[in-house]
This record gives sequence, structure tokens and C-alpha cells, in this order.
Amino acid sequence: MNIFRELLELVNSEIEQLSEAGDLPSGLDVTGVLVEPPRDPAHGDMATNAAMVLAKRAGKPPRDIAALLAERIAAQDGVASVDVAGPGFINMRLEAAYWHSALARITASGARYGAFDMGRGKKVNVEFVSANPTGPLHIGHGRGTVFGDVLAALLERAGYAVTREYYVNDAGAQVDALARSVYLRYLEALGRELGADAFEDGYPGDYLVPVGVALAQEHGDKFADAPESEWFETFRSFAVESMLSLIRDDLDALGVRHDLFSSEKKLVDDGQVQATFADLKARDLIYEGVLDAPKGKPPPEDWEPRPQHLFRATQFGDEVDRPLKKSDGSWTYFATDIAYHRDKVRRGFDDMIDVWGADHAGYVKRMKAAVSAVSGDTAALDVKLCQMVKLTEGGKPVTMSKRSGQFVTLRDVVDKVGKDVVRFIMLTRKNDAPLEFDMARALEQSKDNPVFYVQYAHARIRSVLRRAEAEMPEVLGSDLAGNADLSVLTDAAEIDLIKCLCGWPRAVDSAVLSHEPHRLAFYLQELAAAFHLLWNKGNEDHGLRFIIPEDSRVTAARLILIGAVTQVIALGLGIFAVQPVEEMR
RNA sequence: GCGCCCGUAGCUCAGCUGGAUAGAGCACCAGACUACGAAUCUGGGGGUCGGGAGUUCGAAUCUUCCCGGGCGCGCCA
Repeated sequence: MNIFRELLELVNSEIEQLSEAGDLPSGLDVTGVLVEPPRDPAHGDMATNAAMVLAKRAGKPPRDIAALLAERIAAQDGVASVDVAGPGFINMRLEAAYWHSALARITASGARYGAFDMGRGKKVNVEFVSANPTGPLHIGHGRGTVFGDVLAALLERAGYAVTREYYVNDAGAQVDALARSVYLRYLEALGRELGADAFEDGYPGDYLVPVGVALAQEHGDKFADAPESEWFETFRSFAVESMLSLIRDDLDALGVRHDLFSSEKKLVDDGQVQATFADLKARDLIYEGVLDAPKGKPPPEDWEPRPQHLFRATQFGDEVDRPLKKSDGSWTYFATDIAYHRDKVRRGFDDMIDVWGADHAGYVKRMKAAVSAVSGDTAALDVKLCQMVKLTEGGKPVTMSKRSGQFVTLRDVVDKVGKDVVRFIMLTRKNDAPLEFDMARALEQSKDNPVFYVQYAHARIRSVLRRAEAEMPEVLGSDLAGNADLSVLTDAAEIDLIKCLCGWPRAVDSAVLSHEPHRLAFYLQELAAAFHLLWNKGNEDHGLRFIIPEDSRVTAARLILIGAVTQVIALGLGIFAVQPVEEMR
């Protein structure tokens, strides 16, 4: 049930018939033909640009094509009137009966409303969070987490077979530093004094204290005076496991569950990086060369031009060729990441989405280049960048210092305002725009708070339905939808609300195509607004209230209308994994 | 220096694969409740869509150049 798609099919079939009748050339390409609501409602309910799009292809003036099409469209059921405007827009006005039938069909399609099998079971890999396992998640991670999880849910709803994946960077210098910090906490647990700057190159956060204690309990002072080589592996893997479990708890608190955690270290240990390297080398995509020093900023003190293994990223649209090995012989982050994406391709994903922080923007081109290279141009990677989250409390910035280890964690925020509020607010901005997250406003019960605003609409309707059940039980009979006469819905605000409900599949489609779940959050706010408006009309004109005790016919129709609003709000919140509320506390 | 992202009302931001006279909220002003929950709603003023050029029937949207802001630029991830 998607009226835009249906009307587009109608327009396309009329174009075809005009071709058959010889009024238009046959075999016309109709890509670009759209049916959409005109920006100005005064122009009608729906408009199509068909005549303008086809003008050049058909070799006819747009107004002439429009006139031909308009005549045919006007003869269709449900179409009240059609006119041609401007350069060749065909504006349609639809009969009230059309909207009534649309409402009935929305209700009938239930939880499937807006679902369209765009994906046809195609596998998609959504990699998100992928924070280093060196500490708890912070609020910025939370944004990518919610974004990735909701995008995944959205794609699932559109018929894709989605895998939610977390790439664990457990092989680099970061986790080495983590291991050393944990070792210090271990010494501390054994009663040793730590120097003031002991954690200078490590992780000073308190969250490592229990990790040190646990190791002290398990191993006693066995490693206290041992050389690093003896304890390092033990401490590193224990520390990573502990941090991963911390992160899993954080994700759990947000209601996020990944299907797969992929370990960078395992990738390296299994020889996959080596294999990828050999593979690319065999295809002459790796060569030995010397890179210029980075321009525009003073080169690092220890800069020295040296020949190294370079990936021919420039062959795939990147600016420079990228190094794969560090001077100590170990792999660069990029090298392991190529292997990782190659692994995804080999697991059958030719559609991949990576959710990154905006500070990684500079890596997008090389990663796309790498995916082209390892897949032989058969796989596509879309990288979604999430901008910063500015955490505020009553408009004042909440200071965060990772250096001191004292920062507000994602968990702190979730515990304070609840996971549903966090999830919704994270989607009230486009992913590549900075987001201000105000903790005070997140808890506020006013229309400034978008979560509340949408939930309030849902709760109000549930309240009406409860009341109707108590006062007019006969109306809420078993076959309410089947028997109701929707033609009594005649007020402009009622029809507007139905029109808004009809926009849901369109919102879903556009969110799926653009990989932008925030569009659903905006849609839900619009729907809530259309509902609140109708409600208030009932305050001014009691004849427009939903429950009319002396008229069960009208009441039934209106309950179906607002029932459909809760249906769509619940569907939207469902994709967000936010629970619609029955009442506001 | 180069690359990516951004620039829309006083503020915060939408604007769907290019569509008609560019929208919403906040703030400001003026209104609507003996309540199906006013935690809401209605109306009003407010704009060179950063600037120029181009593509076309048509540009906030695409291309290009400039201005301004953010991020990044071998051996961090």
C-alpha cells in the first residue's frame, strides 16, 4: 500500500497507452517521472512532472503531452479533477472517497504498512560502533551506535538480509597501551605506589581498576617484577576481553545487539592480511615506492623518505597511493582494514555500509578504493559519517576530558534519560550535521522535546481509545475496520491527517534509499503535529471530537483514523526500537 | 598546499533520485481550555538559500571558481 507508487504506475500506464495510440513515440524511457505532493497544497493533492521529463524524449512540447495525459488521468476512478499548470505540471485532485479507501487499506495492512521488499533478501553488512576496546563508550559513540542499529533495522524492514557487525581493533598500539595501563592497575592492586604520570601514554580511567584487581586475584604477585614479555600477552587479552564486555554492556543498555564481532587480531593471526597483500601484489596493485612528506604542516621530526609497499589507491580514485606496512614491519591500520573488507566480500557481502566518526572522513576514498580493488569492482561500500555530539545540560556544555579519564560516558546518559530518549534524539539530526544533546531537555515534557511530542500524540490516542472502550463499547466491536463508514470523515483536518498517513511508505523508501534514518524521525514529528492539530480543532468545535456519544457511526470512523495514527507511530518507533507509551507519567 | 563535510529566517535545523510563490521549531507579538489529557493548538511579522558563473523548460539541490567554518593528511585506530 503506497499511493505514490500506485499513482506513478497509473501515470506510466497512461503514457504507454498514449504510445500505443500513436500519440507518443513507443518505448519511451520513463525514468525520472515522479508523482509527489505539490509543495503548495493549493495546486492539488498530487502532481506529476511526466510531461516535462518526456518532452525532449518524445520530441513534443511539455504542455501538449500534459494535455494528453491530463485527459486520460481525469477519467480515472478517485480522481476528482486534473489541470495543467506552469511549464507542464499535471496536478491532480483526488476525491474524498480515494482518501477514505486509502485509510481503510492502511488499517488493513497493519504492521506491514510501508514495508516494501526493495532488498529482495540481498545481503547487506552494516558495520558500526567498532570503537577501540580500550574503555567504555562515550556519547559520540552513542550516535553512531544508534544510527547504525536503526539503519540496519530500516534495511531489514525493506527486505534486506542485514548483518550487524562490530570490528574489534584488538591488534594495534592502542591495545598494547591498554595492556600496560592494566598492568599498572595490577601493581596498584598489589599495593604498589604508582608515579604521578604513570598513565601518561595510557588509559588513566577508573574503569581499569577492577581489571587490575581481578588480575591480582588470579595471578597474585607472579608478574609483579617480571619482564613485560612474560605478562604482556596475558594482560593484553584479558584487558581486551574486559573492555569488550564493558562495551557489550553499554550496547545492551541501548538495546543494541551485533550479529558478529570480528577481531582484527584474528584476521592477522589467520594470515588474511598476508593473503590480501599477496593477492593485490599478484595483480600489480602493490609496488615499492617513496611517498612525499605531507604538505601544509611541518613533517614529523623523524620523517625520512623511504621506499615502502604502496597500494595503488590512485587507480581507484584516491589522491595518493597508501602505505601498507609500518617501518617496524607490522601492518598499517589500512592494510588490516583492506583484509577485513576483503573478508566481508568473501563472506558474500557486495553491499557494505560502514558507520564512522566524522574524524575518519579522510579514509573514505582509500577504503572505497580498496573495496573496488579486492572485489574486482563488484562490491559497493557506503560510508556514513556521524558528526560530533555536543553534550549539554540546560544549554551549558558538559565538559569532557578523555585525558583525565573523567568523562561522561554513554552509559551515564542512558541511565539518566533512558534508552528510548537517547535513541530518538540521536536521530533528530542528519548524520553529517553536529548534534546538540541536552540532558535537561531530553527529560523535559514539552514540544521542545521531540520524543515527548511524538509519544504524547500516541498516548493521547490511547487515552481516547481507552475512554471509548469504557463509554461506547459497542463501537469497538470485533470488526471495527471492516464495518465502519469512513465517508463521514469530511473535515479538512481529518483528510489532511489521512494524507499525512499516506506519506509513511514514502518516508520509509526515501530513508532506505538515502541510508538516512533521521527522515523517519522528522516524519513522525509531522504526523504528531497533524494529529495534535486535529485534536485541538475538537476543543474548539466539539463536533470534531473523536468520541461523539450520540453518533457511533462518526465515532467509529474517527477511531479508525486515530488508530491508524498509533499504528504508524508504533511502526516508526518500532524501527527505532523505541517503545510507544500508553500514557505519559 | 591538498582532500572530505558544512554554510538556508535573530537562534537551532528540515528540504525527498533537480520541480511551481524555500519550510518547521525556538524566540517575539496576538489569541484558544467549566478539558475525548492546554505537556497542546491557531494567527502574525521575519529570507539575496554564503557570493559569482555555468548546465536546463526549471537549481537550495548538479558542475565550476571564490569567501567563511569544521575535520583529516606515512610508521594512531
